[in-house]
Amino acid sequence: MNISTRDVEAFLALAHTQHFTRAAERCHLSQSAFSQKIGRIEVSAGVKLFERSTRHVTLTPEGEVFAEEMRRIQADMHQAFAGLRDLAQRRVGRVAVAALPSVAAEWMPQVIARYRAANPRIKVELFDALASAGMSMLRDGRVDMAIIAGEDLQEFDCRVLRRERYFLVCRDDHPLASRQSVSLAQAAGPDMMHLARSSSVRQHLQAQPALLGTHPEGLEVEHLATLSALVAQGLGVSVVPELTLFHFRRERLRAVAIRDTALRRPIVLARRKGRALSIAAQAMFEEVLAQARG
Amino acid sequence: MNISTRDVEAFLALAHTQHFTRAAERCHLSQSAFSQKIGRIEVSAGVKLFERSTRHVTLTPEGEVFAEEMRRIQADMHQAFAGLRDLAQRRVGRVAVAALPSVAAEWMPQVIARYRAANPRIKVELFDALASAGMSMLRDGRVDMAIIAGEDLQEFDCRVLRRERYFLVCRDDHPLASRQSVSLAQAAGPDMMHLARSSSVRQHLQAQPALLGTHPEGLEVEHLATLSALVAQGLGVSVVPELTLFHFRRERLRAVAIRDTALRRPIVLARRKGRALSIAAQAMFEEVLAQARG
DNA sequence: GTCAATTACGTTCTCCGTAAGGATG
DNA sequence: CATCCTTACGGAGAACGTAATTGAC
Repeated sequence: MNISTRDVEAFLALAHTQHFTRAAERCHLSQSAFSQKIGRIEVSAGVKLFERSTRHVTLTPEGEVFAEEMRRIQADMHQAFAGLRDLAQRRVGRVAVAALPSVAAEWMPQVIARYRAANPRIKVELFDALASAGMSMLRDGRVDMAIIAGEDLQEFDCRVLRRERYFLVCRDDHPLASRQSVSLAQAAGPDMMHLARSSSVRQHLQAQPALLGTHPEGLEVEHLATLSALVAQGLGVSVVPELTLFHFRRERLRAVAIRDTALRRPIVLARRKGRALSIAAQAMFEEVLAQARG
Repeated sequence: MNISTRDVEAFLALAHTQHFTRAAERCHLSQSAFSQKIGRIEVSAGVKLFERSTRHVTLTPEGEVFAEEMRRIQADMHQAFAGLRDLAQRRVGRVAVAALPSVAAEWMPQVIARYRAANPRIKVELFDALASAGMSMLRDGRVDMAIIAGEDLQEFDCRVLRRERYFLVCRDDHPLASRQSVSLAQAAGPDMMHLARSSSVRQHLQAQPALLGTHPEGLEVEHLATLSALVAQGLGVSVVPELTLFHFRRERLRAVAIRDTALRRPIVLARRKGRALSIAAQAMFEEVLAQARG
């Protein structure tokens, strides 16, 4: 028992026209080939589907019920293929991205604007999530890709987008405020404030030799906006990655580059290993890479 | 764009096993032929459906949505063919018959008993309907066949089952009661009672020369049971076809054959012209013919 | 006698299998 | 280097077209 979409079309054409010759034309077949095709279909079905004299062609009762089913199946087939074409041509679809809050704020607006201009019908979902949450969403397939911090992620397919420098942020009356750059050792001091231990920035910094043993009990907050306000108040200084500097653009605050070349924070674009991106996601992937390059 | 049921099976096998070699075995194909088949399907679809290295095979996101649809379609296909087989083997189905009340009472019980013994799963519907109602049901397709009285029905495909004799029914004290047979002219008399004008029996009789002009205003009832009671009461006689005699099997009643050979009532089995019977109906058709012969 | 479906037969093309090639872990 | 998918190529069978045949009105 084998039957093709063209067989179904032939069957339905004959059911509709009730005329071999005209149905054959509609299928771009010789009338003889068409007749044979119908014969094969009937053998396949095991039942006579048409009652025919040389004058009249009619569906048998069994043919009628079969025709009903075939109409449904043909419609489903068309829909399946049309859906596939739409996906392929990015006429429909969905793409979900998780990005660090800083990336979500700094890069993604432009990325999404360009993407939507090129693919207006594709639904874009953006989640601003810290590295661990982003990785978990990626693992679960809730997002197609994640932009996170961290390097050695064997779990995923990763492309490094950038290795960010860190900056000392302080008030303009701080001794280091007008320097072009400072070393991490210079920046380290009793007034150093940190983000919460759970943040990837904190964990990255904590691993640095220059900061080991320095005031583990300083002020410790969760949000960069809070940190920014504390610094502005003169309660201390902090060290943050470049992408988060927009939080610190306020009066009397200064950002001074940390010059230690070893201290770089890798921003990576991660995707699931061994899983292909959807066509919609692939386009988004390229767009993110372009943003990182430009 | 052409795709066969075997293609669908191949695609789903690969989607399931994620392994060309094993999926090929499952489809009884060489692994090479299988690979080509998948390739053709992908060309047909216009999208890569599988992500494959030599080590791993995975559905692409587009392949996943396609697989969903194909699973549904495959199930529908199987159901369609299974349903067809069931119909062909008379494992399911329905047949509807309209029959004159006399036929419904005299023949159909046996016919249906035999039919159900042979085709226990097929639903049988029997309508006891006068000729005109039966014809109308047949025209509308509400029944597959109708057993009616009347001969020249060009509208339908007809087989004459029997040409019934008529009988004079009277009480045992009637002058003709003990005759072997009588002519219609002899039977015609002032005590003749008739069925309602709408009945086919009445119309048939009314056309007979021997009865023309005889007492058009006699007693006139609708049901044979009533007529039987009137005759038994000695209120008159009547002329009825053989198949209805069971109504007159009561004490003091006699039935005498009308000998006029021209006066015969054809009982015909009618089906719609140019329309095939369902397989279930065909079997019923044969059964009715057998009953009429036996 | 004409129109229409089926059958006959030669051709074409698709599909399959064997075998070689190439990539991955 | 072993596994496994892909490509190459030749053959078998299915599908198609032309033409003759059969059947219905």
